[in-house]
Amino acid sequence: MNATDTRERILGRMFQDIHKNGFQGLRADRVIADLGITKGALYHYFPSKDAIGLAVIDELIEPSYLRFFRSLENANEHPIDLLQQHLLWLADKATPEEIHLGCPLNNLVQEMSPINESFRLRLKVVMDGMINYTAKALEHGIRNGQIKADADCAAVAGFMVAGMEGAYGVAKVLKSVVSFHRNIQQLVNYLESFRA
Amino acid sequence: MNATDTRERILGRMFQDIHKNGFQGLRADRVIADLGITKGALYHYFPSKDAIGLAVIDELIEPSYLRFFRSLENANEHPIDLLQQHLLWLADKATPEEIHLGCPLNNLVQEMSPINESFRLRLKVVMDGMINYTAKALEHGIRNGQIKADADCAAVAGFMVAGMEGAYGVAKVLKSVVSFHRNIQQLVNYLESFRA
DNA sequence: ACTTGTGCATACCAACTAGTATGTATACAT
DNA sequence: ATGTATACATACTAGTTGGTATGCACAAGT
Repeated sequence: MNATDTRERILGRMFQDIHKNGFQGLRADRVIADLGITKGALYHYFPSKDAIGLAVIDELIEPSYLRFFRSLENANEHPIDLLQQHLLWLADKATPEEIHLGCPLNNLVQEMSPINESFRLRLKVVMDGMINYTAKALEHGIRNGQIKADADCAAVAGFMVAGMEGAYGVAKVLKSVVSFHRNIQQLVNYLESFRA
Repeated sequence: MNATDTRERILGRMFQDIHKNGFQGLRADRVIADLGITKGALYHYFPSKDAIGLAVIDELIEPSYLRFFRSLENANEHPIDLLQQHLLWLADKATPEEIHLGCPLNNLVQEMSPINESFRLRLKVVMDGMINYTAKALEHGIRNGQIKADADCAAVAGFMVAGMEGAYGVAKVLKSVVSFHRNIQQLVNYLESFRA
């Protein structure tokens, strides 16, 4: 068995368990039993439970969330087109199961921000990244005459991200994909109003 | 010592602890030590930990969140005025500590919805109430000619609530009252666009 | 061949945590 | 006065949980 494979298998299942039960609800015993491995393997790769959570953020959540937003920097298309496409893609791919479990980033933010500063700072990096890359893309759009010159890019970017997380959160408790679609559409409309 | 006093003291502290640590992070021992009481008192009033959480939702969270939205039914003022005033009031009263701890309703939604159906159903009642009372007020506003006739009231109401929760969530991880104020202001602007 | 480090498995533990069993002082009804 | 329900306090337990100590198979370097 390849070593990195085992580490990534552990991390993947931990992510799933955290996604459903939260970090405080994560039971390492449950996960290793599920994987058919033992504590020896687990603590060979991770020194503590906290380290598992932080690795999940750094190695799984951060890359998957920032991939799109980083790509905005080198894109040539209209930034509002790109953002709207991304939102509609999120809405399109969302299954009822995913909606019920919620946004992994948002879940960890709500649970861990007040009780663990290490978690908060890493989650903040992700959230800041989403907002700042979006704001930069919008400012670039202003210089290109694609976006209204008086748009407050930082405010619009922040609101888009907040709207996304809010859409996930409400849909989660309502168990309603329809609610998610509706709110994403409202966000798309909101963005449309800043087109030059 | 009055009996209802003790029960409400317990409930109040439990709410505080849940607000900070989440329901899974709630430690009954910690709370009763803090209150200077013992397990005898606690389990005299509540049969289980779950019952504590549900009582916090029913008796503390639900009334405080729905008070304003219920009041919309009998109000005569412009519904958009009332909603905007409420949003700005939330922004105005928010202290850095509250922002850091997040919205109690949103916190519980994110943590408990996927793992405890009793919690989810009660939280859904609150969220549904906020959305539906708002939608009704907007529809009433259409009939009064105060709101654009083509407004999708259910969608607007849902988005306003999602936007509120999103604003709380983002501000929580950023530890930023400024971010909260900004996003609330964006929501106020959003609502303004539906005025007739 | 022999050492050394890696990749685990097994067995165990200390601390915690929700929950219980029991006792008791006080108020209140009869 | 006396039974009874209320409002707790004390002491205890069973189960869980993160974490550790130890051992060992195997691959790799020398």
